[in-house]
Amino acid sequence: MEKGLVSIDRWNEGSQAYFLTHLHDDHTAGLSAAWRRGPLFCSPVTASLLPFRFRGFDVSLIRVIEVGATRALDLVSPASGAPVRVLVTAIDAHHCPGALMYLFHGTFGWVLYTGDFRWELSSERSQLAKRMLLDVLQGNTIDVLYMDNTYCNPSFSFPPREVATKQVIDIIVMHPDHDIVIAIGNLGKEELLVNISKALNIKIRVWPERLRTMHLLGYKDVFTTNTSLTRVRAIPRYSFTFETIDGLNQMRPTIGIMPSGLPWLLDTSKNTTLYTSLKSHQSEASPDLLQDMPHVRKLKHNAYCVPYSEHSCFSEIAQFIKVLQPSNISGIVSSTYIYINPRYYFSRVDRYLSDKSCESSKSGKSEVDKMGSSSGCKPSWQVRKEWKIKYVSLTSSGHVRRVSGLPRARRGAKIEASDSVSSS
DNA sequence: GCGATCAGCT
DNA sequence: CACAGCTGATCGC
Repeated sequence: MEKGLVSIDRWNEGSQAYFLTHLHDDHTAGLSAAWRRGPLFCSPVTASLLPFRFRGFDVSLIRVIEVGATRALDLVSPASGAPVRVLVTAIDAHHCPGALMYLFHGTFGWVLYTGDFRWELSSERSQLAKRMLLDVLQGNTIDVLYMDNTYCNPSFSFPPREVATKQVIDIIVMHPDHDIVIAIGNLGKEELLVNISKALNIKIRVWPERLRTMHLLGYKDVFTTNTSLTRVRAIPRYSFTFETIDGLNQMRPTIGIMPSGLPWLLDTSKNTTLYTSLKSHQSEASPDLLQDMPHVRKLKHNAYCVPYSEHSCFSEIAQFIKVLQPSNISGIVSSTYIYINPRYYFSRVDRYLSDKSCESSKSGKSEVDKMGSSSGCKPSWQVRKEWKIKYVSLTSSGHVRRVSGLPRARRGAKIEASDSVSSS
């Protein structure tokens, strides 16, 4: 797609139409109440939250697009001045509330930008979204897939949210005399809390700002700020530390639950914060009550990490790729130090669909060399902050544009835009 | 003094 | 280290 036509989750450069996938902070950098570069497309839910997040935002800029709807954009080629028609269809991403994927179609071909997404294999909602996507494609091939590659590594394996929800409920039930604190962010994990509320017939306590978000999302009787109504409380993730949980335990017996696809562990050096070990994030054998809860980690005597993720795990990503068979793939998340070029796995994605995991990639050294890693299917755990290019705009060549503005020479090899996109 | 951006941290 | 996001420093206006 030609540059200067549309931007997705990018707000600092000139385009004729802007698309917001969802309202997490790392997708809204550059958006503010003062922003008014052009029309902003988003889901109805995102539209209802946007003026709350950015108070004073010019709502006349908002263009609501419903899941399954297709919009025609009549744009103008910045290069030639010729009219350009772009069709865009919104697809349910089932990430946080209001999260969308955008499928673009025009003379440039078909481009799918997933944003962050979780499509569980068994989920009805995902099946519906998949059918919608395939219906619109009508057998056409996606030319470029910009994809949420957060957990794009075979070592990331966790169950559907339904299972993780049951695990959280079980932990709560097994501690009938404890207060429970669950770490959440400003948006996301609502379904988890609602299902806890339903299963245990209790309200969930949240902080005041979060209650307003819940009301905007349409939850009426589930949440409260009243301290005396419930023993289950959601707290901001940044305040979920062992220090906090220990402090709460000075008052009342309290269990902390961290719902996350990341493998959190105790930071033994500080003893106050959580720590994630990326070298050993297979679930360790856990005593007693965790016997039937694969992937649940006991962080400390009074805290658990439950694998509730709003990003697809690797097998789900692999399935996604297998269904779509795109010509080119580009990861949209590269700020994670576990980033690996999606092409490495997706070019041989079939072998991962049978859950053979790491074994199969030990076969050829040449594959290892191609990948630029020294350890087979293991991720290359390099820390390269300058690889932050999560937000892209689509250009004529389909290349990923960098945000950071670092010299080309400093780019990480694995995220080289042309490397990801132009070959297949 | 303000917003935008970034470093540092969780 | 960071799914996402807070705090505080710094820069430009």
